[in-house]
Amino acid sequence: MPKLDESLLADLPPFSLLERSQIREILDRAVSRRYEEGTAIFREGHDADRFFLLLDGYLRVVRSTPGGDQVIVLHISPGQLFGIAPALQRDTYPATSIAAAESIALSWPVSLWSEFTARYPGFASESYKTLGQRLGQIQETLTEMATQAVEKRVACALLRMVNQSGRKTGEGIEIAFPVTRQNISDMTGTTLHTVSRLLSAWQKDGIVSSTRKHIVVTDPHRLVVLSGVQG
Amino acid sequence: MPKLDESLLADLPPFSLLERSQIREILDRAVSRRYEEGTAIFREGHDADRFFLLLDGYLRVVRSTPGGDQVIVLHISPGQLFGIAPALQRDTYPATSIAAAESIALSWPVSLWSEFTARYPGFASESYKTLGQRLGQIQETLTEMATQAVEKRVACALLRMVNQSGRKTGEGIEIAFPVTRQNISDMTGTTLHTVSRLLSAWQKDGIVSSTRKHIVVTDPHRLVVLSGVQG
DNA sequence: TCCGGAGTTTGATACAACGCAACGTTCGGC
DNA sequence: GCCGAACGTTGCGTTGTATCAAACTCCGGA
Repeated sequence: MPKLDESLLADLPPFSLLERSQIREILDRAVSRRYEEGTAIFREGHDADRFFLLLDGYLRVVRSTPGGDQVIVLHISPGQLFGIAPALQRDTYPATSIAAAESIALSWPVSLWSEFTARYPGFASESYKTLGQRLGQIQETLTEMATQAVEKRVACALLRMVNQSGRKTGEGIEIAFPVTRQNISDMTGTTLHTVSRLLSAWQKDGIVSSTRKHIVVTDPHRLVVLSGVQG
Repeated sequence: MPKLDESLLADLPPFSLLERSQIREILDRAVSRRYEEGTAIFREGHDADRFFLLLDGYLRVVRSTPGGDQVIVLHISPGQLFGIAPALQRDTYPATSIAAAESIALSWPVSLWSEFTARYPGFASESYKTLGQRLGQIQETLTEMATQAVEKRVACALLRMVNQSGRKTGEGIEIAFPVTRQNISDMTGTTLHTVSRLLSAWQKDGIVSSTRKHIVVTDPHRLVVLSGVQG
C-alpha cells in the first residue's frame, strides 16, 4: 500500500492545476486498492458506481462480442483516469478493465464526480481533455483497422505500446508490461498465429526481440517504416 | 431558410430540459445555414471555432488516412449536436463532416459552449450523455471491425442506418439519405466491389431492394440473422 | 438528342490470412 | 526435480476478399 501523499497527485494532469490543500481533500476521500495481474477492476455492463485513477501498473480496456471474441480497445498507464463513465452520464461501464501487470488504483464513488468538477474547474477541464484524446485515439484505431493490412496494424500496435510505456534498455526500447501474442491479436483483429509469424520474422530481421511475455523493440525506425505512417 | 422558432428546439434532447425563454436566448445567438449534398460543414484538422446542431438532413463524419483512404466513423441525424470538439478541449476538429443529403444546421461560436453549459445544467448533462453514447458506438464499431467477417459488417452497417433513419414504405424500410456502394465500403473497411456483390445477392434473396443511391430493406429480420447478433 | 461522368455489375485471378493440427518451450506449483 | 498448464512456433490446405479489368446503366447538362 503506497503512502497517500499529496505529491502522488500533484504532477498528474487532472490535478496539476489544483492547490495542495485541494489535493489533500480529494485524496482523503479516495480508496486505494491493489490488483494482481489478470484481475478485473470493473466489468462491462456492471453498475458504474465508482471512477478510478491508475497510480501504478498498466491496464487493458477490453470489449467482448456476444460470440465470445474480445478486443483490446485501449491501454491505461499510470496517472490516467479511467472508468469515467459517470462523466458521460452512463449508468453501466461500457467495457471491462483488466490489470495487465500488478497495479494500484485510487477510486471514488460517482457521487463525487459532479462535486469535483464543480468545485475544481481545473479537474473538469483536464478530465474532458483526456476524454477527447481517448475518443480521437479510438477513431484512429478504427480507421487503421478499416484501411490497413494486418502487418501494418501489428506494427502500429507495437509502436503505440512503446510510446505509452516504452523504457530504454541496453538492446532497445522495452514495453513495460507483459504482452502475449494473443493480446496483440486482440488489439489488431487477427489471430495469434499471424502475430507469432510476424514477430518471428521481425526478430530474424533484428527489429524486435521478444521472450515469452516480454517485447523489446530493437529497431524502432524500421518498425515505423513497416507501420506505413508517413510524416 | 427555416423559421427560427422555439418549437424547433423544444423537443430535442439537449434542450428538452430548458424553459422556453432560455431556448429563445440560445436561438437568438445561433447562425443557421444550408448545406448541399456533398458539402463539408467542417474539415479534419481545421480550427474548431464553432459547434453545431443538425436541424434537417443527414451527415457523414469521415476520417482520412495519410494514404488517402477514408472511413465513415458515424452518421449524424436531425436533432443531434456535432462538431462539439470544444466540449473536449480540442482546438481542431478530429474529423470531417459532409452533408449526405441537403441539410440545415445551426451553429454557435465555441466561446458560447462554456457559457451554455454553465448557465443551463440540462444542456451540459445531455451533451455529455450524447458524447458518451457516441464513444460507445465507436467502440462497438471497432470491435465489430476487429472480429466480424465482411458480410456481417455490411449487414450491421445497413441495420445501423435503418435504425437511425429508417422510414416505412410499401415494400419495407427505407434509408432516408442517399447511400452508394462506395459509402458502405467506407463504413465497413471493404471494397465497393464486395459490397456490390453482397447487395446483388441479397436483392436476389428478397432481403433488400436497392436502386442507384437508394436502399430499401425489405426483410429486416433476415438481415438481422445475417448480421449475426444474437439476443 | 447526344454525350460524359458517376455509380454499378460481373468475371477472372491471386494471395494473404485463417483454421486446424501437432509439436516445442517456458514457467510455476507441488 | 517433476509434472502440468500456459504460451509459442511451424506446416499445410483452404477460402474469403482484394485486385485488375471491362462493360453496363442511369442521369443531368449542353
